[in-house]
Amino acid sequence: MMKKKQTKSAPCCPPAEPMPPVPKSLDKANAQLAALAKAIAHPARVAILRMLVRREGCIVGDIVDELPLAQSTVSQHLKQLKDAGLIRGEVEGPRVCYCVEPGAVALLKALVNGL
Amino acid sequence: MMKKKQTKSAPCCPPAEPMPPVPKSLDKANAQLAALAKAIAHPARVAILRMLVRREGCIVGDIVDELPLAQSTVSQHLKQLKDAGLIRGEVEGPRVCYCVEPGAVALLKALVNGL
DNA sequence: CCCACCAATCGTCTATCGACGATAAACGTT
DNA sequence: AACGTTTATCGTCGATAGACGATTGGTGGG
Repeated sequence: MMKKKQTKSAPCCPPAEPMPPVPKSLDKANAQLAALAKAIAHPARVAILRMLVRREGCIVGDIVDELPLAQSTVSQHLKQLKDAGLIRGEVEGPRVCYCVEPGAVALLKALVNGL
Repeated sequence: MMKKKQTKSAPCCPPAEPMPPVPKSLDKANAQLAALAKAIAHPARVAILRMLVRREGCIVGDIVDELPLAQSTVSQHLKQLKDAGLIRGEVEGPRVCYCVEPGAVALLKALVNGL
């Protein structure tokens, strides 16, 4: 019989996209930056992103109990980050493994540094 | 009698704060980054910020007719940027002169690059 | 002194965010 | 097949964002 939590940090996160193209059009770049900024425009999402960057191995519900938020709320934040392309989720058995999309983070940095 | 617009780019923006301290606490840093990100989480605000960075001289209502938005809407966006500390407004006669707060932008870059 | 101009504020409206509990969906295990 | 575990989704609620028109507030010019 299992205990409680199975904090198994599986070795997921396989491909890792190279790096989304930096938009040539100014308007496109502005929209891109705005979208990425909105994705990290909440402390919890910043915390999640940082958490995923630190542990290159992915995590799942570990995130939930590192944050003072309900599971459903964390799931929504994860969805926003995923929709923005900053992270990627992968079903790993019963759990889901999230990991950073390094290219997207690089794009964010490039866009911010290009201000 | 004057023509229409007086696109006078006056030499405002005097002191320029050095650079706000990068928060030591993780939570503080997350909150800081989230707040700054929220400030640029809209294409119009990114456009405004970029516009102000390019022309180190400040501008005012020039911003309004570079954007497809009503004057009041632009004013609100400016307020958000100002509240976030990213820009500074200074009454220059009848017009108001906005300019970038370089330290805040530097802080934003530092926080993003520190992800 | 009044007027024109520029910017900020107010009031309103709709849409989205953020949070939660409850429920559903997927999977491994027994 | 039924169960428990894990995550996503739904429904709700209050709060906030985003947009606009209209109004107010300053300031310089007549």
